[in-house]
Amino acid sequence: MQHKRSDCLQCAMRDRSIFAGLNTEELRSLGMEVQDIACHQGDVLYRKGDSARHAYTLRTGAVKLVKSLENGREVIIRLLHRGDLLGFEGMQDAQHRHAAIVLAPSQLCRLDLAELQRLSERLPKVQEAIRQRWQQALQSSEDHIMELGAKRAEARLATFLLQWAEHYPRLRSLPFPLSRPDLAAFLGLSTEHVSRIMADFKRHAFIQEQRGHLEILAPQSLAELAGKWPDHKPD
Amino acid sequence: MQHKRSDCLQCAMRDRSIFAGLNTEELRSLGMEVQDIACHQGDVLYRKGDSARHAYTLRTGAVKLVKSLENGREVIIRLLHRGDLLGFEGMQDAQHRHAAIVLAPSQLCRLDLAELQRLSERLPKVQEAIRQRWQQALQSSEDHIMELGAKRAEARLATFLLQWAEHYPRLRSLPFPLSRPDLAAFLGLSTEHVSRIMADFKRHAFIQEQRGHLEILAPQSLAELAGKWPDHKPD
DNA sequence: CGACGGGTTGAGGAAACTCAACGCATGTGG
DNA sequence: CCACATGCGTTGAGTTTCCTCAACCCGTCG
Repeated sequence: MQHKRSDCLQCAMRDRSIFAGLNTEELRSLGMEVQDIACHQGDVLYRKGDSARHAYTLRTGAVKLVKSLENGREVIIRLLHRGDLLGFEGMQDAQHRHAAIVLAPSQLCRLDLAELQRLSERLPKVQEAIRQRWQQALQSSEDHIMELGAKRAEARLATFLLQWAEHYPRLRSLPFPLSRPDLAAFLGLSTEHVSRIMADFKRHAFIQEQRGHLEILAPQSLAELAGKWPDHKPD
Repeated sequence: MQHKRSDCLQCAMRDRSIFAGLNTEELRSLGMEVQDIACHQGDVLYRKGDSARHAYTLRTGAVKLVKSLENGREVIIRLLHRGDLLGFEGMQDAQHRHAAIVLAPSQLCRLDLAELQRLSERLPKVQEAIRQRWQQALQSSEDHIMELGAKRAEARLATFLLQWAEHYPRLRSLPFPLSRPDLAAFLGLSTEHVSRIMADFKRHAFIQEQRGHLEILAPQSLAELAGKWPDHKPD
């Protein structure tokens, strides 16, 4: 995990960050220290229970948020993509609620939570931006609850693959750094069951996999399995 | 559904509301129009897709947030208790994401979303309070994901009953307005399966039920089933 | 080389679902 | 008042879905 000072003014993500609402002048005057962090698969950004000092913005790559049950079973609560935030629960709780583990080579911005706290009290725009991100996270969590509560394994997996693909538009071959245990921990299934279904999808030529990359050959077939028909009009 | 003007200054919930940080002077100067609403079982506060005009604070009673899948299956995304907020997704989305249905006789405060929007831009304390509520909601959703993803039906139900009880401390006989279909829709199970397990709990004298009220006779037994107590091996 | 972790496959069993029937309240119209 | 429908809860039988346990393959790493 390497890190250096970062220059927010020139960041490619600037217009999608929590500082998006600020103009150059304001941004320069923040005096906010932002670290630029590069890390790779398996790196642990923080563990559950760690005292929360930093928050992060994921610029590229993928991160999983993991929680484990008393019985030892691990669950992936959320998967993070380009543009997502993590660690912001530290603004309220003293400790992190889950572990954050890097899935693929990633670049992140690391912010000091105490500084951010002070900043957000002064700047309603920042506060507002953070609130919107919380809302997005809640939305995605609620969607996940629907999946787990109402769909069977095949449909969950199909939905998931299609959603994963949405994060890489205009890419034929998608980065897919998730292991079978990861998929299982996210979808609430056993690794064997996930493996069987993935093998099934391949046999039906719905998908194709190779070395951490995934290609979706028959999106509409997956969509049928997922229980939603392609682009029917939204009411 | 009756409603009248409400006087926030004298509200019993004032110190737990999103206006908690404001002093009497500030609160009086808001000019915020707040409706006091009373409603009973089955009332629909709003439906999924309704354009979002109002947000609510639940003062007493219980409300369910429901989403339904294309296949017709309904899922209860969240259950709301005394002090919880609802409808605030309207601050970001133009339409409500789920339906809000009253489970038990309830009293709510209804706020105009546009007014609230303007207010929160002016008052960081309000913005901050709302952000904290989003965070709480996210936390509870993540806990729910854990339940659905990692626990068996018996354990889910046991955990749920114990959590429900926590919302009514120092009450022996708890208000319990949930039907079997409700429980099933919240826990991701079939109504029959829920019914069987509840009957089991009664046979083991873990719980007792009568006309919308529930008594938990053996919390520690339920806690063991819930998996909360370190690895007792089941016989 | 052997150990190891990830993926696959099979067999058997447990968990949960579906379908169906029935009891019991409540409500409605004749 | 009865006859009847309706909705919830319960229970049973049979089936599907999913899990567990185990074996095996394969690439990587020491």
